[in-house]
Amino acid sequence: MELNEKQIQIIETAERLFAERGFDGTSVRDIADEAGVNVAMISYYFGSKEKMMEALFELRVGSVKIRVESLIKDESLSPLEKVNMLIDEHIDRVMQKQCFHKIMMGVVATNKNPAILKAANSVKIRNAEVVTELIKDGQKKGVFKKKIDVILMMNTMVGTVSQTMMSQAYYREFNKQQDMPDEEFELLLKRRLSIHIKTLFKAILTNEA
Amino acid sequence: MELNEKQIQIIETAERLFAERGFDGTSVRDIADEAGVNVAMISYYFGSKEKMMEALFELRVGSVKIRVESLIKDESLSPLEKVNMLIDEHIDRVMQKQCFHKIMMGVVATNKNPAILKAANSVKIRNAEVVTELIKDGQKKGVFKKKIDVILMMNTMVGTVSQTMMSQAYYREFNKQQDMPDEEFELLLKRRLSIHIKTLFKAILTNEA
DNA sequence: TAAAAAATCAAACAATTGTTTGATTTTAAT
DNA sequence: ATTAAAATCAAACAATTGTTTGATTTTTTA
Repeated sequence: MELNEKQIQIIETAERLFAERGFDGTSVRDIADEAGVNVAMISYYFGSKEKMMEALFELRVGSVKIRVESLIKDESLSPLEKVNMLIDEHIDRVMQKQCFHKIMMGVVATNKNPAILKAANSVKIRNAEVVTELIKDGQKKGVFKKKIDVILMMNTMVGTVSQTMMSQAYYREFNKQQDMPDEEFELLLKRRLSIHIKTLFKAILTNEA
Repeated sequence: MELNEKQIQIIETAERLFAERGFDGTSVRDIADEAGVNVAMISYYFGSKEKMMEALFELRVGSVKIRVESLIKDESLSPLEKVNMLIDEHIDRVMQKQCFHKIMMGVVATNKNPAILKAANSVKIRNAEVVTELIKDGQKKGVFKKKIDVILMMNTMVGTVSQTMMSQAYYREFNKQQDMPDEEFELLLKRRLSIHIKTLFKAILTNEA
């Protein structure tokens, strides 16, 4: 589905409101008002509210896979370097599209729309496959441990980032960084998250201390 | 607020449905039907759907704090043992009340009801305080590292457990354990989660490998 | 057992929901 | 400039929402 400017404008407004209030907590009139369009435009462009959500997922999920795939093939990088790049890639992706990831979190538990569930799962499954291959390679080269639970490891990455994104206001308060400019704080947070998760993964993956 | 049997029956039905479909995705008629009571009973007992949600949070959050507090005071345990017990405590709590924790995840992002937000935050804040004290004690005794980001560490625990609970069907499939009985699988999952997180925490907290 | 309180019910309430209609305006193509 | 297509709109649609009503039944109290 190819989207024109107005459609993207509607979708992005919906994305923000869904993240704030949830799918069922946001009416099509809320979306139309904030996007500055008539209510009928949503059905006119997307067919229904539900299908607009599908279009949102198509738009956001579609652009993910490519970078991961190409990263894996790079022969000049060690397995640990690749893992570390995947971590930074994930942190950047989540922090850059926070609204969408909030929606993702809420949707996976409650949603029964097969198109949306499929889109939400596709990234996770592909990532697990890619990382599994990566781990095997590292094990073959003797730099990674033998027994590694890939899913739990991924859950730690995804869960830590999600949890941190969701409660970043609290993190800021706890560390007394409320006077810090937003952009600077976000950079700080990303850097700390990156170091934190890389430390964890190193402990899981490698034999050395 | 003291609850009679019927009220608890309604709340527990609502809890399950909220976890499956979200708060706004569940109508009071859905709840009344599945609980086998008249729609009017919800307003009659709780005043409103919103206040029923508050009652649910009061019921679930109220029972948490006590065990954590008493654990900390136990002088016979080392700091690391205490941390490990907090991990198991958290895993048990989440796995035992999965529906409620699903709701928690969805609600923190979207909800604007101050009573519910307060309830949801109180556990997190108290835990962070308790753990911070615990870490300081371990540092004083020389068994923990100097620089530790308590919030990120907690986010890893909470995030990993949440993420794993949410996607346990996928974990089961990936590890080809679908023929295993439900209870046995849950035990296995809890044990693996426990070992996993304890390994992570040890790497963050202690100086040794 | 009689009176009071609590619980239960079908029905009605107004408000809001997602969607459609049909007319009107704007834009694009010829 | 004329025509066709796309976009926009206010209004209406039926369905569902949370809540209240007022009557009736059940339970508890005295």
